[in-house]
Parts: sequence; C-alpha cells; structure tokens
Amino acid sequence: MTEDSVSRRRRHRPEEAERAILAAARSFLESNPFREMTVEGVMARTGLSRPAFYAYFRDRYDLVTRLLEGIGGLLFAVDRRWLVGAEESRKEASVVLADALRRGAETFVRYGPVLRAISDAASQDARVEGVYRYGLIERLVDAVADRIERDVETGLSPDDLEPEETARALVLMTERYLLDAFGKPEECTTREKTGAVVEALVSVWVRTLYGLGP
Amino acid sequence: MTEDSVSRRRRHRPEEAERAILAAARSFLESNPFREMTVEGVMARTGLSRPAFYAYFRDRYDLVTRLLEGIGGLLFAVDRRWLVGAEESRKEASVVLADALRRGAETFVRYGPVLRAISDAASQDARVEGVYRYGLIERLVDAVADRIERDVETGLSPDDLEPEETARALVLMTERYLLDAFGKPEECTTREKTGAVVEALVSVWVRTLYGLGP
DNA sequence: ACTATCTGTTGACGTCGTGTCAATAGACAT
DNA sequence: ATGTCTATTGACACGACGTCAACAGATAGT
Repeated sequence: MTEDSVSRRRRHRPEEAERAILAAARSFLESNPFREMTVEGVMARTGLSRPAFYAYFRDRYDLVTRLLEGIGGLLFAVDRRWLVGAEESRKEASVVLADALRRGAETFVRYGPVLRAISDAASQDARVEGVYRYGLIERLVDAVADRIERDVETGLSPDDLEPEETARALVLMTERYLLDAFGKPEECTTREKTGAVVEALVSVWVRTLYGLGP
Repeated sequence: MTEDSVSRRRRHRPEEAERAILAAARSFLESNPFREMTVEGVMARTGLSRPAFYAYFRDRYDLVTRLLEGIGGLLFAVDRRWLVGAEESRKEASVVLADALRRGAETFVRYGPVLRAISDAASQDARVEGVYRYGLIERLVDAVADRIERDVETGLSPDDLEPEETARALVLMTERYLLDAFGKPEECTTREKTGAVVEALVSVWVRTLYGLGP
C-alpha cells in the first residue's frame, strides 16, 4: 500500500521527504480537522521521526501554507474567464459567471478538507492569515471588484452597487458557504448536494449583479 | 482606576470573581486576538492567580462560550421583526429587512471583538463549534429559511430560490462579512464604514430575495 | 472574643506538544 | 576501503495547560 512512504532510519532526497510529509498531511486532513493535526501525528504517517519535520517546515502553519500554494492558483484560474470578461449581455454574463462558480465549487469539493484546514489555521496564526486572507481572498475581492466596476460602467449592473464592498460580501459568502458545505472531513459529498450549493450561489451572485428574475 | 478589580489573596463571592474574569476577558479581546488569549494573560488583569480561573471555567473555550451567552440572544432579537413578519409588499419587506440588517450590524460593531473571538475559537474547539455554528448560526439559518419559504409561497420571492440553501448562503455571508469588517481588535470603526457595509449587505439580501432594482 | 468550620485561593506538580541541537549513521565520491 | 557530507534522531528545555493538597480569610456558633 504505502510503497512510496518513507521508512525509518533511511536517507532520502530532501524533496522526496518533503513531498511525503505534504502527502501525509493531506491524508491526515482527509479524516481529521486541523485542530487535531499535530506534528507527531503527521510524521507518524511517514516513517520519519518528529524532529525530521523541522528540517523541512518551520511549524504546522508553514505546512498548511505550502499546501495552499498548490491550490491557490487554481481558484483564480477557474474564475478567470468571468473575471477578465466584459461587454456581454446580462444573460451572457450570468452564464459565464455561473460556470465560474460551478468550477470554483468543484475545486472546493476536491480540496475541501485542505482548504478548511487553511481557513482554520488562518485564525490561529498571523502568517497563515496573511497568506490566506490578505493574499488569496483579498486578491479575489479586488479582481471581482474590478469586474463589478466595469459592469456598473457598462450598465450591466445597477450603479447603486459599491463594487469593492459588494465584491467582498460576495467573495466572503462564497468562501464561507463552500467551506461549510465541503470542508467537513467526515461528510461524503453527493452530486445532488453540489448542484444545490452551486445553484444557491448562482442565485445570489446573478440576482445581485444582474438582477435577472422577477 | 481598577477600583472594582479583584485584589490578591482576598476572598470574594463566586459571581463577583466570575464577572471580574469575564470582564477581564472582554477587555483583553478589545486589543488582542483570541489566539493570544491565555489563561495567565486574562487572570493577570484580575488580581487572582491562574489556578483560580479553573474554579469558574473549565478552560478558555468555556470562557468564550459564556461570553457568547450574553450576546447570542441579541442577534435574534434585532432580526425578529423581519424573521416573523409576512404579507407585505416587496418594498415593505425590503425596508424591514434593511432595518434588521442595520441593527444586526450595530450589534457587531458593539461586540465585534468578542464575536470574532468566538468565531476563532469555534475552529479550535469542538464544544465552541457546537454552540456557535450548530447552535446560533444554524438556528438563524432555519429562521431565515422559514421566512424565505413564506416569501416564496406568497410570491414575494421567486420560486426558483431554494429557501434552506439560500438562507445559509446569506447568513454565512453576513456573519463572515461583518466579522471581517468589525472583528479586528485594532480597527477604529467609523460611521461611514458602517454605512457602506450595511448598504452592501442590504443590496445583496434585497436583490436576492425581492429583486428590486433594474 | 475565641474557636470551628467552610470555602475561596494558590504554590507546586505532572502532562502534552513544541522547537532546537549535538551526535549519529546512511549514501556517495574518491 | 575510507572519508566526507548531510539527512536523521534522541534528548533537552520551554511554555501553557489542568489538577490537587494545603492554606487562609470570612462567617457562624458559643
């Protein structure tokens, strides 16, 4: 089973051990919340001893920060089409936006436990908070605010929307709601559940920005 | 200055000391995040020793749970009028809803640091998580879902809204956004800022539920 | 006023997880 | 075979936690 896992008292290439630790952390977070993640608990899943951890990571907050690195970019990528788009009708914009939200949700389904761990860690450590809230989230807010500003200028969205604040509200809603839906380690995620979640998000975003519906 | 603060090696009535500890915790959280709140740090603000803490509270998570008790009810109270209301026009409903959101925001302005601390603690302790997320938040979601369901039935809101999921998205957005705006210990909260935040929240809620605007 | 009792209070202790460091022992080159 | 390099680890000190027996201030009874 754990063919590639690291065995005790053996030398490895630095990256090999580092990747083994990252994998062990991911595996751990699949079934346990971040608050139960201890350095010893993670290292037990590699064949290495606890002190070996500190050769590769400063502490467990550094560990989740690196876990985020592999995912952070994805969250931008999936939304890019809507984020940089413009000059469509409300109907068109809605469709593109709905697609972006659906892809974003799928990313959360896939990396839910890890993202939940990062979110939890952010409230416990100033460094993680910086990377996650003020790095990732804030950049998403800015990007969304840009798009909203353009939509207000082109008349797609009403001009009583304050782009910055509206963007922050919508992004924070999405983050929190998706974490709530897909971040629990135990939950098994069904396709119907995913559909309902995406539908609710699309409703709020589209009705807020493009006012389709009654 | 600290006339009523507890002095060392003196006996007190149980509630007197307990209230002093709760006050010390509130005061601590006014200027420090929860992650820096230690039992020793709190007790240093009373005249009591660290072990005395454990005569009144099980641990620091129990402490924030009790801090929440005094506030949790308020969040329901301010929204009650809209939550239990019905049979109004969209315009009327919007006004009542906007008022509820404004009052809710004011509660957050007032108790921001404490609520932030509770939210942070919820990710670190299963008991706090139970009280906060599955107690307070979930009950708010249910109440909002009820109201949405009635609005859908009476035709005020469109019937493609799924009440439960929409309610959860909106409530989580509001919680997260208000915490983000008013939960930082250092921030000085201006009246303009409050206004902008409430306006953004009202936009999203009203446009989602009652679709006013273009 | 003296004493006994009750109980709020605390110094001292054991525990747990952390982060560090000198010493150890594989792997590789010569 | 031998030496060098460095990944690895046992052992240590630290900080915060939660507990407990012992202490001492308040109160009641005489």
